[in-house]
Amino acid sequence: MPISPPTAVLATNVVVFTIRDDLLVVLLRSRPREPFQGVWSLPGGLVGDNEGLEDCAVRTLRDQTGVRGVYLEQLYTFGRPDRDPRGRVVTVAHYALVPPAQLHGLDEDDGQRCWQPVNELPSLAFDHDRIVAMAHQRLAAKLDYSTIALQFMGERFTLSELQRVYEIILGEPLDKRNFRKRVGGLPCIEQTGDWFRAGNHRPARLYRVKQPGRVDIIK
Amino acid sequence: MPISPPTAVLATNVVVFTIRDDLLVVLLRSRPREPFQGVWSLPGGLVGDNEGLEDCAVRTLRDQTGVRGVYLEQLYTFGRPDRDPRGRVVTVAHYALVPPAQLHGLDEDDGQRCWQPVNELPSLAFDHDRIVAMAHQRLAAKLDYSTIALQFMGERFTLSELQRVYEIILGEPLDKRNFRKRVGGLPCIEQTGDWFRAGNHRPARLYRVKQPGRVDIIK
DNA sequence: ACAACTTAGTGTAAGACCTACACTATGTCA
DNA sequence: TGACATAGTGTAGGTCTTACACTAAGTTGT
Repeated sequence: MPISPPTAVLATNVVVFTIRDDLLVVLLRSRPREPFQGVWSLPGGLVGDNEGLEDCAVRTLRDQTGVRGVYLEQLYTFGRPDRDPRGRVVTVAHYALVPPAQLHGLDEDDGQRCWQPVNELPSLAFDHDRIVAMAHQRLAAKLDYSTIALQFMGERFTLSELQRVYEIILGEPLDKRNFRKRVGGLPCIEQTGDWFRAGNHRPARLYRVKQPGRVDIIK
Repeated sequence: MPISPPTAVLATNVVVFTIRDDLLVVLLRSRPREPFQGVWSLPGGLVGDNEGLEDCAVRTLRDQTGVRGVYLEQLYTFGRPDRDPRGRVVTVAHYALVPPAQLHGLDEDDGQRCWQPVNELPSLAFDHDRIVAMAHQRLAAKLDYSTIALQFMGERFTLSELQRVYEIILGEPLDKRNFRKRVGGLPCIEQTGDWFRAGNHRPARLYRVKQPGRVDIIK
């Protein structure tokens, strides 16, 4: 190992999105130790000696919050020399999407963990507010040209539920018929044949994603 | 500085694109020292203790190749633990675009430096072939929804020259009239009023980019 | 039973946009 | 002045996007 150059502390962070109470929310954790004890920040941590970047993001997310098995991709790497007052820390930011239905109990806030609406975040540690903003922007952009929104859906879902997800992320209402023309014809989803019954109204067709892990580029 | 965790060697690399002989070419440098002496790789180097990531990319590009003042953006961070046999090196990859006209003498190949067509690269060090492939893909995608191609143009250019750039990057011919309808109407370029004369044929109108550094998202 | 309520689900017409396609214009050079 | 080479231009057909309002099928309360 002939290299002995300047080294940096390398971390990953994850912006975990889900939908709660008709809002796009982000998972925050309260930092357990000084300095910054009690300050809200994104889940994340240091990359292990023999660990891949995405592996680290997945691991810290699981260990710190219990969230696992979700869609996750790299976002951007933040490395301003002064971004952490303790020293040089470069973080490889990721974002992840969790279907609300898949949060078995993890949707409860407690002292360690909370979900905050993306548009009303508390003050966050370091440059984590910029990371969230970039993740939200990327997510909204991807709605237009990919099937990424399906990553928020449970195993079976209605088109109205899916439309609601689009509207919440984009922050604007969409036309129902036009939405159904676009999305109802996607080859990556199919009708289950079953119906969703709730409330005093007509039941809705249930759909399913054919290959749940997959995100396609469309157009 | 209470942190004393595992650290990584942090580097940046840059995929520098330009157009030469009607081909999209990438700047390679020959590694000067063992191990890998004489092996081709992307320009790049270690991030200084108090240096930003983009600053490092700009600096190493300038020092190793003389290229400066170009459009540059972050691409992706590559961090597989085994990507460098010497030890853990994480690289923040960038890509840059240089107008051919702006390469004053830098377009000459020599022992240290050469420009290779993106589709006929020699064997490269580490995972640099994957980095080039991702950069090319990103560049091609951005042609569709941004004005990034203008970063290849000199101060003044003709629409035929610009069309050629699109065709070379995309690898397919485009319709002249449709191209001019799309791009001739962009608000970010304007006619200079002058004409480009060359060869035994009709002169072409010269255009100029209004705000040269800027890349707009269109559509 | 039926009336009130709630959400699901559907079609169409106008305009914008995209695509394919071929000829004239204007210069240079022999 | 004729041959040559590239610049520059319009249109018609099809596709896609947008705006827009009513009927369908359940539940609940009387």
